[in-house]
Amino acid sequence: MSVNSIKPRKSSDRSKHELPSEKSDKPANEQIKKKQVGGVVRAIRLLDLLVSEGPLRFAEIEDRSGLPKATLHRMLNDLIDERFVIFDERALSYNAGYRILEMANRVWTRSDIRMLARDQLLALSALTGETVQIAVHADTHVVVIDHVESTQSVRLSISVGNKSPVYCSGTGKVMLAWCDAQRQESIISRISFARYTPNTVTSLPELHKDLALISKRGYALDLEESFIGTNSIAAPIVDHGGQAIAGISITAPTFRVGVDELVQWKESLIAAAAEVSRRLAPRAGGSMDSSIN
Amino acid sequence: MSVNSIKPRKSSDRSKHELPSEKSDKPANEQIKKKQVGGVVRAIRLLDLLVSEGPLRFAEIEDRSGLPKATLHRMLNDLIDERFVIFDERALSYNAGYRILEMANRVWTRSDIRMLARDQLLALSALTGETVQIAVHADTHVVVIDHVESTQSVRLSISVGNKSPVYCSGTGKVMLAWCDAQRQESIISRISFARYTPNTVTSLPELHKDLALISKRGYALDLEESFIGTNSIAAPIVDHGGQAIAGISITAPTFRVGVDELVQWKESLIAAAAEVSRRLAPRAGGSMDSSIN
DNA sequence: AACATTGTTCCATCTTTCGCACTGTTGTGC
DNA sequence: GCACAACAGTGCGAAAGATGGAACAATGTT
Repeated sequence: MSVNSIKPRKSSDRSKHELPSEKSDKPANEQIKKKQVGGVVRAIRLLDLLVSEGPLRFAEIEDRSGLPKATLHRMLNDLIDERFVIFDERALSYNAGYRILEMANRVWTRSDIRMLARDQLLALSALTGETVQIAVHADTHVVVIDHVESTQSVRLSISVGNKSPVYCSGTGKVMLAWCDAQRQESIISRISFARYTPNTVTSLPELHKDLALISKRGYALDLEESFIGTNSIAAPIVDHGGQAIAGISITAPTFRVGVDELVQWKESLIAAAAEVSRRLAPRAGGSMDSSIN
Repeated sequence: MSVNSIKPRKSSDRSKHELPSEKSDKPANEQIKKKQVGGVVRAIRLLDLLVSEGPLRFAEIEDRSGLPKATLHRMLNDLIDERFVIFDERALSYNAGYRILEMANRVWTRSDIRMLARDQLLALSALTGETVQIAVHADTHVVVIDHVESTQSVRLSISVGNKSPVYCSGTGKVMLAWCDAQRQESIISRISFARYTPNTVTSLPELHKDLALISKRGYALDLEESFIGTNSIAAPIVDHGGQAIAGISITAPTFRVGVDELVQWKESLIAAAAEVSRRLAPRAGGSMDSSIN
C-alpha cells in the first residue's frame, strides 16, 4: 500500500542540498528503499497531501501517506495546534489551514526581489497593456511571485504561487538558458516531459536547440507551449555570476497580440530584467571566476 | 538568552487543540517558560522566525530560536531540501522559501468557503463600489482570505493572508459575537489589547458592551478602530450551530463614505453573509444543539 | 446489537537530540 | 603580510524522546 510512501530514513544520506525531493511520477522499480525521511520532512509531505487533495478523512490520510496511525495522530495534532491544519469536527475531516496564507502573505510582502522588480513590472504593463509576471526558479519548475495585470483582463488573476515546468514556460526556459552547464544538466535530467499543447517541447534535442536560440537572442518565446491561445516572451534576472534566479515575462492572448508585436517589446523587457539584476547586486564585484559573461 | 525559545517538551500535555501558540507581541513578563515542543512544531516556529525576520545568518537564528547548533543545522537542511527555506551561499543567510507561496496558492484556490462566497463579494463590491473582504477566524485574530476591490487594483492583494486582532476589526468582533459563551471567554482571555487608534477598543467592558450591541443589531461597525480614515461594517458567516466561522466586511475611507451610508448597506451585507452560511450547510438540519438533528 | 471508523494508551525499540570538540572559512586589526 | 577572532558547519556518543505495532476506548452508522 501507499506507492508514494513517507517513511522514516536513516539519517545518513545527508546530501549536499541536491534537491532530493521532486517526487518522481514514476512508481517504477520500487525497491521499497524509498528515501527514508525524518520527522520534519514527513510533516511537510503530510501537509502537502492535505493542501493538494481537499479535505481528507483519517483513513484516507493514513492510506495515502503510509504513516502509522499513532504517528499520524501526533503529527496532525501538532499541525492543528499550529493552525496549519484545520479539523472539521462534523465531517471528521482534515484540511489545510489558513496559517499558510498568513505566512505566504509575509513572504510575499517581504520578498526583496519582488519589491525590487515591482516598478519594472508596472512600467512594462503600462507600456504593453498586457499581463506581466515575475517568476523564480524552483528546481524543475518556476513559481510566479508577482504579476501585474493591466485593464480588465479576464484571465487567471491569481497566478502568484503558480508553478509551471521549466520546459514549457518562457520564464522557465530563460532560467535554464542562463545556468551553468552542470546545473542545467542536473535539472534537465530530472524533467519528466508532458505535452500540454501541440507546441510543447517534449524532447531533449528540441529543448537544447531552443535553449541555444534563447541564450543567443537574450530572450525566450513561449508560443502556445503551455496554453493554447497564449504567447509570452521572457527575459532573465541574473545574479552576480550570470546565473538566472528569476525571469520576467509578458503574456498576451494570440488573438490580440501577434508574435511580431510581442517581439517588439523585447528591448524594454530585457532592459527591465537587467535593471532588476543590477539592483540585486549591490555588492557584486563584476564578473566572477573563470568565464566572463 | 532567547526570550521566545523553542525547546522540546514532554509529549504528555496533549490538550484538546486549545491553540497554545499565539506568541504574544509583548516580550513582557515571560516567565511562562516555553512549553516544550516536539520536532515538528519546532520546525514550524523556526520557519515562522525566518518568514517574519528577513534573511538571518546562522548565529542569529541560533540566538533567536534557542535551538542547539546541531539540531538547527539538521532542521534547516530539511527545510532547504523541501524548498521552505532558501540558503544564500554568498551572504550565508537563510530566508523563507517560495514553496510557501505555492502551497498558499493551492490553499487559496481550493478554499471552499472562499469559492462559495466569491460571487457575493463581487455583488457587494458592485453595489457599493468599495472594498469587500472575507476573513476567517484564527484564535485571537482573523485572517483575510479574499477580497474584491472595485477600483482597478489588481495584484494578489496584500490583504489576503493579513491578520488582525479580533477586537479591532469588524469581522473580528462579529466572530466574537457569534460564538458560544465558553469559546468567547476563552478567546477574550487570551487577547492582549493594544491601541492602534484613539477609537480602538482596549478594555473588556468596552468590548463586552460592543459585542452585545453587535449581536443585537446583526452586524458590527469598525469606526476607525484599527486605521484612522477607514470605517467598515461586517456580518457573520455562521455554521450549523450558529457559530461564526468567517465574516464579510465592506471597508471604506471616511472621507468618501459616511457612517450613515455604510449602515445603509447592512441589509445587503447581512443577506450576502447569510447566503454563504446557507451554502455552507448542505447537510444541516435546522435548529441547533442536541435535539433533533 | 454488530459494525466501522476515529482516537488513545502502552511500551520496547530505535532515532533524534544536543553538548562538546573539532575543522574550515571569512574577516579584522596590527 | 601575520595572528587572531568570529562564525559556519561536521562528527561523536550518551541520554532523551519520538516512533509505531497492537490492544483498547469512544464514538457514530446500519
